[in-house]
Amino acid sequence: MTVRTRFAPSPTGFLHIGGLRTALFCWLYARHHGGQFVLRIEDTDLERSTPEAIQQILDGMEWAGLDHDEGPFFQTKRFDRYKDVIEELLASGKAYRCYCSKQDLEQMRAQQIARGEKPRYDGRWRESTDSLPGVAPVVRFKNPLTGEAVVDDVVHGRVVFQNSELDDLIIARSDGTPTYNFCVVVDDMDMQITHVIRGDDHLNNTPRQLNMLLALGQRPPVYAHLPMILGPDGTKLSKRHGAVSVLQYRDEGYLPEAVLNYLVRLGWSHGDQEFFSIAEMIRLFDVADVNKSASAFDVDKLSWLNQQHMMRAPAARIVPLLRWHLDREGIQAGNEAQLEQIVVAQRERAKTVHEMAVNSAFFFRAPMTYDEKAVRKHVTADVSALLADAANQLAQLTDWSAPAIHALINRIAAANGVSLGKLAQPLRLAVCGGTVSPPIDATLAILGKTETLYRLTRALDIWGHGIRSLS
RNA sequence: GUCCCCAUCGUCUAGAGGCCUAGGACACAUCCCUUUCACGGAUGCGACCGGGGUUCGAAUCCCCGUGGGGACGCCA
Repeated sequence: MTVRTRFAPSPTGFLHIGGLRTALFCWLYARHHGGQFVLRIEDTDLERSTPEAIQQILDGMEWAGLDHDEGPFFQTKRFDRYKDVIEELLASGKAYRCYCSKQDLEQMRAQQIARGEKPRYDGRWRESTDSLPGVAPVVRFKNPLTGEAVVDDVVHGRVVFQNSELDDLIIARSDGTPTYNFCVVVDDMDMQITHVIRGDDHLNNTPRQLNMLLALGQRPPVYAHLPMILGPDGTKLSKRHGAVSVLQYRDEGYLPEAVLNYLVRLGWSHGDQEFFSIAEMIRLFDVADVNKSASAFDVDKLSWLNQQHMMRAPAARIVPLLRWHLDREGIQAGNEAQLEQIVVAQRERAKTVHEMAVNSAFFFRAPMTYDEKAVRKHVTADVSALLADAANQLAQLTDWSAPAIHALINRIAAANGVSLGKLAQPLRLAVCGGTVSPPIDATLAILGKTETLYRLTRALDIWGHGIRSLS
């Protein structure tokens, strides 16, 4: 039997990091076993589901590269099917109509809580064949009253629930629409899902689903309930910390493979290995190796991994991303070859592509201002003379390459009896406006001869007015 | 409240009864490399939630606490 997994988000909000991790594990498991990965949109909540959220989820999945083999299926398009199954259960006496009003139920709950009991439906219509005229009933599943529901979970092991703890859940609302727990059962059955991999907040739903599946004469799938991902402070992921759309990570300059690498290590490991390519994840991942405890989201580690992936990826992989981020900074980027040089020069000093873009802006526009503190520190009268000399000699250089520039700068520094740093820092300041850039030879090489000389001249001119003499 | 789940450095984790003086990674600190910032390298800081058992021996197995999380909707 081929493995079939599914990711079934509800489009009531954006796809966040927790959802993406669930999707990743489902996807990895299917890919590892050469099975199918099904995408299903659980949109039975007509009130809260939105087309925007659906689009966000699809975009997020595409960005992450978690491609599905079937779907997306929409539950709202399967209402006829659910209706048929409900009729079937009603006809066979495995479900019944309940005419309680919402007020009745609220009252029931309030009383139970007051008595210190677990709030649950008391089954008052379970054996009744009566009806209440003028009242639209809900349909409830007739859960077994005794015995136990046993979930054999791949990550948690054997989890036992007493049927007496469960109540008769509503499977069809009074308006006739089916509810989540029921739709999941029918869908997983119809779509022949072999492995249900989902967050462990669903572990408590599983015995109910199991009982319905059994009532429908089905063999249950394999269950794997993944530990939750918590916010950085160890509490539930919420909008205040960390629960942002995965697309925000794209906008902040994270690579999808780095995000996936970070997520795969939350609740799963392979010895001491930290860096995983997508291919390695597929080869090595097994849901049976997932651990049980929740983990907190740590941006620092994500950033570190992102840099690792940027450094190891072919430069050409990063170029279009850098171009995109530069564009967002209002910078029309140069040609492919130049961008590739920039990526190579900058990737070990940026955690994200966005940071790389910001750090690289000076390549495309001459500095508007110069770091004042740095000017005070590095630019003196004799440094100006040194720079002027350097500008002259650079102007003579015919081979405008990093090695040639490197050799020339070394010669100039030596000839003037100063360390390389004494020359490199003011040079850097003149062309970048600040004291941070890739090595000066590479920086000048990428910048080009014309632009370098222009910036040098301009800086000398500007600085010439406010420079204090040493003596 | 009831039910279910979970528990190793600040964080992610290794650990399947002796290999543990508890290993790695992020972060942090110091040093080295160095033309800046980084990258890289080295060192350091730093944890088995508590209490009982079981065992010759427990981070690992069992029980009880404690703490955290989840569920208890005509939400998913």
